[in-house]
Amino acid sequence: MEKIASLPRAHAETSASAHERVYRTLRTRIMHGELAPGEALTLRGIGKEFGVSMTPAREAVRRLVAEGALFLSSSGRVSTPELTNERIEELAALRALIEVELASRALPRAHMALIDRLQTINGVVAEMISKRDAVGYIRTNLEFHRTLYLRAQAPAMLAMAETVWLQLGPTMRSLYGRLGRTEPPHNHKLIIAALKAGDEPGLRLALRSDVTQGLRLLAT
Amino acid sequence: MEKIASLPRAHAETSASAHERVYRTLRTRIMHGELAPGEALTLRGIGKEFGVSMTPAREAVRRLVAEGALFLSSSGRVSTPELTNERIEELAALRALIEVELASRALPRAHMALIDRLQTINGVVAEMISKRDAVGYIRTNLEFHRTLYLRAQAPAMLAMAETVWLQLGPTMRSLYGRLGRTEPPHNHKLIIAALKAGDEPGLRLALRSDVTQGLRLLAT
DNA sequence: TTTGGCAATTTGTGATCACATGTCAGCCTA
DNA sequence: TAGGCTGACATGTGATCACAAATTGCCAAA
Repeated sequence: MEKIASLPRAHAETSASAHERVYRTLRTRIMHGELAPGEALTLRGIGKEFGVSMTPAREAVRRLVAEGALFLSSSGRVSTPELTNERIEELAALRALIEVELASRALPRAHMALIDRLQTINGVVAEMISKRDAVGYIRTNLEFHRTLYLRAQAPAMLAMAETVWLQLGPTMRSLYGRLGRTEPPHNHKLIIAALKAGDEPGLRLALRSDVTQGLRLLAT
Repeated sequence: MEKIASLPRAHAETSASAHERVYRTLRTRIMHGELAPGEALTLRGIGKEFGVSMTPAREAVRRLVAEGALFLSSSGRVSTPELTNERIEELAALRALIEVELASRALPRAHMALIDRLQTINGVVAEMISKRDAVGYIRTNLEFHRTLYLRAQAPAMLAMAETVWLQLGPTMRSLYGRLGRTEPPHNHKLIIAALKAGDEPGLRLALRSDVTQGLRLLAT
């Protein structure tokens, strides 16, 4: 960690600043459920892993805390959040509200190419389920939703939805671990069918089910 | 800015860390419309104003950028965002979605004490309008909404709503400047009436109008 | 007068340091 | 042996510095 400094973003390796790189990586990990709820992180540890000093690590962590992806204890320690059932219910309700709206806005713009792509992704989702790959399942499932919502041309709403996903990330993992293992993505098929038929009420219903069903079955 | 250091949180003056203090202050300013859209900020300037170094200033700014309260240019300069009409429409739709839900959840818990409080706040809102005090109007208007939503016992949703307010802050100011000056808070009266009557559909409608009407009248 | 370019200044980024606090293990005492 | 205390270590916070890039201002040339 000496003062070599002036290596001019060698080879456009990552193209972004250090804290951006750290932030992106951690964000993806959290959103995809690669970190367990309550898992602790340290600034020096993050810095060491990414080969940067504490400064960019701190900035990345602060950003994630601001988005609700990480929990900051009163003594300043950071960890992934352990959500209460009430909070999970709230976040599920938020998902339903925002994503139903996004899907509704995407519907009139959904052409065949999009539906084909969704079907392809859905195949990968099914594959991940059969492989019991929790992280892969979460990732492709979110990709399915994001692909649909991108058509809504509503970046602020999409960002909001992603923030909710982020907050649910660590919980998702342990959730889909205890959930029914092999159910096929039935709701996804309903979503695709509603898109094909241009059936907005059906789309809203299918989406609400897809978003809500998994999260409600925790009961704990 | 010398190394005095060990003053032990003298007198519990602010009770919080430096970056927290900076963050809170800036956040309030932005949410209340005290900063114009496109207004530039510098880390050293912030640090100077609050008597801190660049480090806590940077953390506060990062946090606000993560929440969408500040815009970060490609060269790293920060300023308040200048929202496009499309984005304003999106944010208004998000307000409607989330706040209608919050109000709906608050309705069964809304007792007389709450309604009285809302009426008192609404009186202040009217006073702010008659005084042409834009910042005061925004502040008390948000206080009206927050007071209602707190009853919903849904902190994640409330946080989401506040994030939207934050993003709209700078725009609000210039918006309510060019808007009709002296209209009384008619929708607020409708909201209160619906709360008294326990009329959920009416509450949803009144709230949607209140949230949406101002934001739609921009047209640029 | 206008425009192009160069230099000074401003500004963000990241590293490092000093320090206070929090955490935890091990030891001493009752 | 159990419980509390102490010390070492880990960790977050904030200040300062060096540096690169962007911005600005200024002067000269057309």
